[in-house]
Amino acid sequence: MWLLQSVRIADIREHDGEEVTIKGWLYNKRSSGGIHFLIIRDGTGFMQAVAVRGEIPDDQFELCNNLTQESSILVTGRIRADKRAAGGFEMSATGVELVQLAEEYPITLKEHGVDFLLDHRHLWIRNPRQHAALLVRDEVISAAEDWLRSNGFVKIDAPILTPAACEGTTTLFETDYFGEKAYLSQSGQLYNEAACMAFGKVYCYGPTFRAEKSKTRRHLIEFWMIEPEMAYATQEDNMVIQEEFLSYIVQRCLAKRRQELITLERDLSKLECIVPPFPRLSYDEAVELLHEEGKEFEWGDDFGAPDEATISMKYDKPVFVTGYPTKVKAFYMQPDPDRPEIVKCSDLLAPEGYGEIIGSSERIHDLDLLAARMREHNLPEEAYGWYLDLRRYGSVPHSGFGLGIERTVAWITGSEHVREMIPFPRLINRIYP
RNA sequence: UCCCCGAUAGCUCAGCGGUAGAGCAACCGGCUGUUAACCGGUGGGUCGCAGGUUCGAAUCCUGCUCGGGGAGCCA
Repeated sequence: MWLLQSVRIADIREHDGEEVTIKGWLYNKRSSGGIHFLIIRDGTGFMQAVAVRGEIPDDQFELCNNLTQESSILVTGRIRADKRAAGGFEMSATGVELVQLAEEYPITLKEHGVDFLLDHRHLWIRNPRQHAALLVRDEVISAAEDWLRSNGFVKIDAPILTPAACEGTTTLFETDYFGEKAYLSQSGQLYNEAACMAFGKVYCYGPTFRAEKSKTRRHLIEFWMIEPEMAYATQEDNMVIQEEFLSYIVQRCLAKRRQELITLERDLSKLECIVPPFPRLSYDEAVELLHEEGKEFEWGDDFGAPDEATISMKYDKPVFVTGYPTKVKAFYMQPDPDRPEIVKCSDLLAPEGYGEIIGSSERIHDLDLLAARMREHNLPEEAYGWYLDLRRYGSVPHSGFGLGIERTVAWITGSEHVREMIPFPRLINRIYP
């Protein structure tokens, strides 16, 4: 009975005046002869404990002299409000017990380079900023799942090992499956399409693997994606759902992880305004906008990252770009009946230049059209037999989208790089730790 | 794959043709309200690797390795 009796630093204001024990680690220490200021972290927050000579046993006061950064300790004392303390509360220590004296800790409170920090990612996640970002990540995930479940979506897990490419565009990780080739999942969407015909509204949440040699602040080799899929849903339904869904996630982070966002020095006003509806821009209008900005761009091409930044910087909210040219999008997207050269799809671009965080579309529900598209894309029909079956047995218009977790967290936290938005990033040239 | 930039103490960096430096960390000492605390002292180096130019190379040149930023691809 160690864990269940503990008091969490996150809850200390509820224990004002009480004597409690905090189980944690020494984050930093400042000493001044007869007084030690111990900054303790316990995973839920940070707190200063003040140890004064004469107020704790002499041997324990001496112990404080020798405590090293990240040593694990139990600190007992009375909680009291003090306006000099960072969180408004601190502890007058009456006892300090050492669990383990830490060896010289590699990560100091000063600056470090990215390479060094990534080599020590297993320790770096203790750092207040990294810790805060990962707590926001946790909130994004739980808010997303809460919203979906309370809106009638059923969680269906899609397989990670798959027999064929999903979209047929990006490079996949290949592995051996008892003598046959298998690939790590690039999207759960196709399986979601089957599931939504069984359950109506579904979603999957899981890792996604892209073997592209991407080397930018927006790319991870392994990242997490939440993908809802809805039967009897048009692309218009799809976008309304996305507005509600994403706004809920942002507002929940503001409500439940405000302190972490403040730690990350996020401008909260940029998040407070994220409420439905979001602005919409057709692909045609976006091209026009780029021309007005003096950019060279030809209708029919896909937007590059700088183009997306130019478009999104025009708005305070995420912006939908709708109706992309058919030839730059995936084979399964439903063509616009009035303009077959474009498809019923949208990308959602986050503000402040964070780029695409959602890709979405209405899917082709007609058997002959889908089969024709697959032939055009040279996709092996035998591997997709089950997918075509969905268009044979009660096919209906259906739509869905995929939200990239780490890019969303990077935007919400105002962070530079997605590699710090996942506990253990997989990057090109990096699979340790 | 392509284009830029970088590699010097455990960490972050300065030094850019003439004896290898600073701050932090570590260790020793001081300080009863510190906020990346402060003050004094001590130890700490195959200047990424290989070759070349030079009387002399951390410094200039070439190649390689590793890393960072960006493009493409995408969430």
